[in-house]
Amino acid sequence: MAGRAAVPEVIWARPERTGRGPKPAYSRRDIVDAAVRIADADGIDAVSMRRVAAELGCGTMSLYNYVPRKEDLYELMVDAVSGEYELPEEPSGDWRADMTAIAHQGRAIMYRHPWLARIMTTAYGFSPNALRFLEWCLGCLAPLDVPAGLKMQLIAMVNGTVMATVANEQAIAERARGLPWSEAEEQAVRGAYLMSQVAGGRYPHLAGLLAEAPAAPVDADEIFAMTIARLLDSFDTPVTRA
Amino acid sequence: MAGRAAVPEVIWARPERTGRGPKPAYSRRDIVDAAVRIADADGIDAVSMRRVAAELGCGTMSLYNYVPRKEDLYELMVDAVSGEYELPEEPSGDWRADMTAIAHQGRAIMYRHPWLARIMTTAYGFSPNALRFLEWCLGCLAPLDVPAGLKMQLIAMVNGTVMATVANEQAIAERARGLPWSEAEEQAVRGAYLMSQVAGGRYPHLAGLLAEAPAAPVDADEIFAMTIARLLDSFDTPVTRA
DNA sequence: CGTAGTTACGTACGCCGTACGCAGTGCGAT
DNA sequence: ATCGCACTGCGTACGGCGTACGTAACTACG
Repeated sequence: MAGRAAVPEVIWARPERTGRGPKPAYSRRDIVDAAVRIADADGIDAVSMRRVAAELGCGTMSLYNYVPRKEDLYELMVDAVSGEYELPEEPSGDWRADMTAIAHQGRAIMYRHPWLARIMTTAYGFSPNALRFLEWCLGCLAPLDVPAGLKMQLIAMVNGTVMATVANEQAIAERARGLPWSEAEEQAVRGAYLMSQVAGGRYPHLAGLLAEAPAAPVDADEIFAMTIARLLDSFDTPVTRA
Repeated sequence: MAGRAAVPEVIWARPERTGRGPKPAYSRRDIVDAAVRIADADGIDAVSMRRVAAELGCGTMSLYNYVPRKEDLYELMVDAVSGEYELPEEPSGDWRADMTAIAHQGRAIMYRHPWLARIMTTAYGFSPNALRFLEWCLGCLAPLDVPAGLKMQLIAMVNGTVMATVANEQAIAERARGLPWSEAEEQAVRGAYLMSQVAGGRYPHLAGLLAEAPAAPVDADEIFAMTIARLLDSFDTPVTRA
């Protein structure tokens, strides 16, 4: 029988080898790296079992000896790039600075792998690198004297914000992939529709905003830094109203 | 020829009828409603052109007379449920209260349609109901004396936070759909792996947190309310550090 | 040394989105 | 009044997908 029975299990608990049988031609890591390479180059939708197998030069079904289901491949991919976080030996003692650095690193990783933000929500679990990351964050927050639950909220919020921000920025670019026309055309058409609607007069506030906006060109980096700063602020001070 | 040529265009700008030819048996709305019905019942992945057509009792390709591409169907679905926001005639004058209400409404909608949070990032544009929503938010924020760009940030952050929160809550449930085993088994297996890892002693902070956590059972509603309150706070006060 | 468990992988099934073509319909122009 | 054409409905088909299953080769363990 090929592979193993489809039983409830986590990919991380499944041993890669059991010792018996011929030496595997590849490692789980080889397959994940190939998948990441494809996703980086052609988007996450280009990652199919057939395509990954082709990239490695093996038969499609051979992959199922290493990865039980495609969804597990996604989880492995997320874990792999989560390993790109560079976490120092010890937290600095300034939790605000540490968390800010983490947020910026996370954003950088998501720019390096434009598919990450989109699949993180669905393919995220307690993978080894996720645990390593979580442990690090908790270490950074040790000096902060709040309930443990609140620390988890903080971490989740910072991560979620990074993800939402980047996902939003990348939405149009990712959507344009595989469309029968170019990203520029897509953006032009959408912009034109927006203008036509606003010109209709039914959206006075929005019109006012658009009239004012061009004066202040957006700096994505600065906005991001500010957003994270605000977020951390909100955990630094007591809530005014519940 | 069936349908129209695949040219760059926004679904919202495409007229539903042109007058010539036989009366259509359905409306665009009929199709979107069927799709929403299917997604509510069986998840977004169950929404296929064939399935929607079957739900309506027509041929698959007939749908392409109403919707040029499947991705447009997603956009129509997001717009349709965005219409569920109940926006009063006039803002109350208290922008904090108004935005809080909006956030809670958004969360309720995402619970009603558990597929929404997942596809919102990819299938969100300036749809009619999105414009209506945005205009309303800007109206609520009129009393707030900050640059227009910051108001947009605030709206984006509130929306993004609602989305990220709900998406995170629903991740396991949505992931379990279509798996060869049950959601409970999935959660049990993942929990067991987490425990085994933490028991290994490599994650002291995490272990400490898990030891403390059961004492304080989480109240999702309360946490959400607090998160939004914190977020709004952060826009109410100047940033301490940039 | 047999044999059980593994690896590699070809074939096949049932899905998917959608291009294309044809028949029938009814409005607009003549 | 009638002709033409834009439109509707929809069957067929193509190229993709994930993956169940079967077969053959191989190797570590009892």
